[in-house]
Amino acid sequence: MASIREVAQEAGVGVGTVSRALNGSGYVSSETRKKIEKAARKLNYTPNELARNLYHNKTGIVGVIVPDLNHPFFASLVKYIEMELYEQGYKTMICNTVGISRREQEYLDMLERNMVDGIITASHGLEVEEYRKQVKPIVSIDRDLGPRIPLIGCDHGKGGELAAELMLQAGRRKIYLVSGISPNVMANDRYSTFTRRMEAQGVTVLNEIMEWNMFHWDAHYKMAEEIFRNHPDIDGIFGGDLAAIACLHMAQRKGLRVPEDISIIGFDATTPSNMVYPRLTAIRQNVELLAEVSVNTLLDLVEQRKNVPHRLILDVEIQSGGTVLGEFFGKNIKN
Amino acid sequence: MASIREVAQEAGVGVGTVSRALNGSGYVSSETRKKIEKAARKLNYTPNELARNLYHNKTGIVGVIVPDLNHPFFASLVKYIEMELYEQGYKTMICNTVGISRREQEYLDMLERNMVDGIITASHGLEVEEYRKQVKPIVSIDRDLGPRIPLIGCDHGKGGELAAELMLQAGRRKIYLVSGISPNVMANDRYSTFTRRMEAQGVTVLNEIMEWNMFHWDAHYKMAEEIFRNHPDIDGIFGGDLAAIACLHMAQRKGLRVPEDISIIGFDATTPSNMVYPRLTAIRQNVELLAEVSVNTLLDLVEQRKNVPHRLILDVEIQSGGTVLGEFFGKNIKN
DNA sequence: CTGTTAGCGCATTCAC
DNA sequence: GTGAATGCGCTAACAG
Repeated sequence: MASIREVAQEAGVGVGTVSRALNGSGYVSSETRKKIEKAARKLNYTPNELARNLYHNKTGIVGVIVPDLNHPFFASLVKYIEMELYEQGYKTMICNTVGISRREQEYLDMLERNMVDGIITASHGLEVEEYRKQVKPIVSIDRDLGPRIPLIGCDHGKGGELAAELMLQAGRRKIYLVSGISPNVMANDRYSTFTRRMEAQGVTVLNEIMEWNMFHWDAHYKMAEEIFRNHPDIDGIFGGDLAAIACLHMAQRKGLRVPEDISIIGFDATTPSNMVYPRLTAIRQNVELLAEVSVNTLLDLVEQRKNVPHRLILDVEIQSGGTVLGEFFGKNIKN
Repeated sequence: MASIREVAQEAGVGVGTVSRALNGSGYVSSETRKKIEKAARKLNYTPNELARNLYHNKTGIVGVIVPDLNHPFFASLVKYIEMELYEQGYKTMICNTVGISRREQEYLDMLERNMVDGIITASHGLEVEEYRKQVKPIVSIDRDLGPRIPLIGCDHGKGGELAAELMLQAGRRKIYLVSGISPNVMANDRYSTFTRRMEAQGVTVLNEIMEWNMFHWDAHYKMAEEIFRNHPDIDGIFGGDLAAIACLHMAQRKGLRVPEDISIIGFDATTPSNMVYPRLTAIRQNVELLAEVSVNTLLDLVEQRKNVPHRLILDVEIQSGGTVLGEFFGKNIKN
């Protein structure tokens, strides 16, 4: 509550000197410094960051836009983003779009209003155009927003191939593929590579397209119910973790044995994929690295440290689980 | 980038008039208003929120402190808090303490620096004293921080009793209770009521105390391993969702049948409790309501709308699942 | 080394 | 109705 002026008065010096003393900028004799520190302590002085922000035209806040914090992938992504930002002296402001693109837009507007210094977006609702209009720092995860906005993502294409290899190894012949639909999104790559590889071997691949902003567990559960009702003869399923887990649950409920009767592979290898029994075999994204790279790319932009590449692709790997027979690369099944 | 002064110049009026016109405060003739709006559009004017913040000494940001965003309970809590804050025109800043109380302290300091208008804390690391020192609005979830800080939480005591009833109904005689340890925390109530009720019926209750800031899945998994190694004869388990799910997984891995051989009850009824098979029987907190009440209580304080009660306890209910035989209140087992 | 001054961009008096 | 002046609290440039 006490201002710098009051401290100056109390210490019998000018405000400039107080500012220098407390910020360690510029020369201040150790004697007056002592006086100032004492006065500051006495008045319980805390600098008002709002005034600093105005002067520097910077808040030290980064906005993070995700579709749904309750989805385990985004929860852990935001967690690691926050941790990395904190390390670098920034704070994290979050936005759940929950499928409402107006909310995405509003947070984007905060860039112009100088409320945030930059934005990391992992949401796919708003028109690409709206993002392209912005001139301030933005980094995108998994969706191409044009040449001016750096894109970070994992190698979904390779992920799809790895999943296909697992399915072939297990001898599966009729697969259900649960995919999302959203243009310019890297996740599409995994479905196309998977399908191509499987069909090249004469395997049937049926496709369920879920609405792109559908992240509720219930929606996945209902979808799983439908799949098993309409296609009781499938012997393999590939989809995002939640879709895979919902199918695993449903398969068990129908009395099917996993992995003997049906193979299930997820994508992301989120925490819940380790909770189910048997543990879900899945393609793992390195979320921690993804967060770290996204933050550093954004801060390179914000602080104009250096030029950044437009596209950064991270590697994926197999999370060995118990939902596919005869694991890849000679790894054992682990429950 | 354009300031209010430039707009005033462009429109040939004073800055005060521009401010009034654009904010709808005070009288402005519709004629000059038109001129101003045109000038603003031409210059693509956006008000700089930093200047506004300084003037009003308010940011419209609320800090939310949680132990671990990757824990499904806190992920959904933060999700709903953010949604409610958004409805009321506020933004959400998050802090993962990940067990480090220094981080909790630093976010608390942002209150004094005016970076946030208030704080909702659901983390239990930092000393209560540090919170009591604060004079600005704070609301606490599940932990008593003294008479000046409103406390919101669910009825853990009733939750413990409901769990005990379920266990007794299932005829269990040797229970393992997984509890946390942290003083002043409401969650302790559920363990004491549960134990009291069970022991009154002559049931043995063994107790595993996990470190209070331990929220990793791996820690729960290892704990489950140990429980089954050291106490292969137990026939019931009660603990937080993650502990319960880890035990369910481990029981299945050991070849036990759930719920025939052992009953498992969780607390919170988070999303993963619906993913496992069979679905976890659990005591459900109404997270959405918890978030709503916390936000409204905090904003009552921030905006000095009205006085708030010091203690608000929300009801709990049973999530019917498939991990306890002979469900309560005649509800059927649902997988 | 230190005090004074001039903004940062906006919102609100108060004269006109 | 409207413009000019004042201040929110701080930092940085400048003169001393």
